[in-house]
Amino acid sequence: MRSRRLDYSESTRSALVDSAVELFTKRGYAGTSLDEIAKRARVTKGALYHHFSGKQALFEAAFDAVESLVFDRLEKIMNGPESPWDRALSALGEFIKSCLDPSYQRIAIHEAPVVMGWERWREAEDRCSFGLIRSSLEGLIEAGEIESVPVEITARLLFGALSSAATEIAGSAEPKKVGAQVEAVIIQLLNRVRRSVPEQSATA
Amino acid sequence: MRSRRLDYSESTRSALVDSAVELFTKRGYAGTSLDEIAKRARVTKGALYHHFSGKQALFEAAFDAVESLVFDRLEKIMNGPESPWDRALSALGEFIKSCLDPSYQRIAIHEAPVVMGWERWREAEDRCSFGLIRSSLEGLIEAGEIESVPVEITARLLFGALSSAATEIAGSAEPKKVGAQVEAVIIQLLNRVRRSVPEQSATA
DNA sequence: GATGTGAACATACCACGAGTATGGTGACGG
DNA sequence: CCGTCACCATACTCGTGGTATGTTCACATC
Repeated sequence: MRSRRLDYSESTRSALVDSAVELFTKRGYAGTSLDEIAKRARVTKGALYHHFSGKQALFEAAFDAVESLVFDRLEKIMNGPESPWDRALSALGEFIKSCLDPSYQRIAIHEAPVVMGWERWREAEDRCSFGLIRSSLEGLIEAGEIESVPVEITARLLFGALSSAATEIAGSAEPKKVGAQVEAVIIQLLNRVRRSVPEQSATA
Repeated sequence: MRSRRLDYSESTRSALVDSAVELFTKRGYAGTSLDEIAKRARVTKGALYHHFSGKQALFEAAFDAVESLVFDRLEKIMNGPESPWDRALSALGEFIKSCLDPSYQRIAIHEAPVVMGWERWREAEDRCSFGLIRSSLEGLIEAGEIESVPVEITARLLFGALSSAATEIAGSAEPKKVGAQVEAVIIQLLNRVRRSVPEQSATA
């Protein structure tokens, strides 16, 4: 029998995380005070410091929250029934779509490396979005779809390109249009490096 | 006749900028106090606030300093005597080399978008490094070296890829080795999209 | 050459926010 | 019924960005 009290505790914790995600997205890490976050969650700083060791820890919780949303969707595609090639294209489209989310943009892509420190951010990304990009690339090479390339470096370049594109997409006046352009350029590029099958359009 | 007083003033100003670059590089924007910066420049906060309107303004001055160093070197190459193709390769190598500088890394690439705000950072980059990448790409297309692609998007992707690679390079245990790998992958990719000249090695 | 003026700083202070120390309250186990 | 601990509130400290004011000295002007 789960205690009622634990429910309450969990509830306030998630309320704090939600509040943090919202305010960090709007005003950034430095521009948001803990009092604001606590107030929005209808508690005080005491509750906040009971659940989290400090501002950084709360940020990391917010980071995990937005990151896991994207990760779950991508993982579902990567474990799906499609071929490696189609999987990669589907995942690409999904990732670009995820990048339209302002919270993912600002928290996970832009501020996280600065706030958490690059090392921690890299570790986290290795287990999440970046890890999927790399494994996707490995899958393509194993399946013989593309020629062998240095996986780690290429995946890093791809991730950087997509992250940067994400900012461009979200910052533009017509996000969907720019998103489609980015997708087109990447697909064109992928087709270029595809083995022995020069012409093939996207299926996603 | 230039006043001696003006010399002194300029000297303290540049001392403040140098101090800021050094400390921002080591401890980041949030991790360094203005008193520290002033102390390192052997002045007080009063002098700092006389020359700069605040912490952000000082950061932007530091940003301009590190950015201009890279920009000058790249611009020299782009105005050089080489062919568009070789110019692009030379500039690529030079940019990767620039990314090995910790100050350029942390200040210009990582913290600037967060501290200055993405809009201002984008404007600045449009006039500097990113602008050169774009014009370089335009040059390649005009010269017929590569097929026509959406310049703005492609340049943004390339810039993001290189920026991300920059972090990877600087963060690795063997920066020069990783740098060479990155260069190789990019060159391989460029050769792939090169028109009608499938095999051509780098000259830089 | 006395003097007013403003640039170039230093000093003292304020406001705000992260972190801490401590107090209170109710659920649960014994 | 009572101690205890999770859960949270309140009150405080302290570092730091920013401001307000004081001080000095070069330079222009008469």
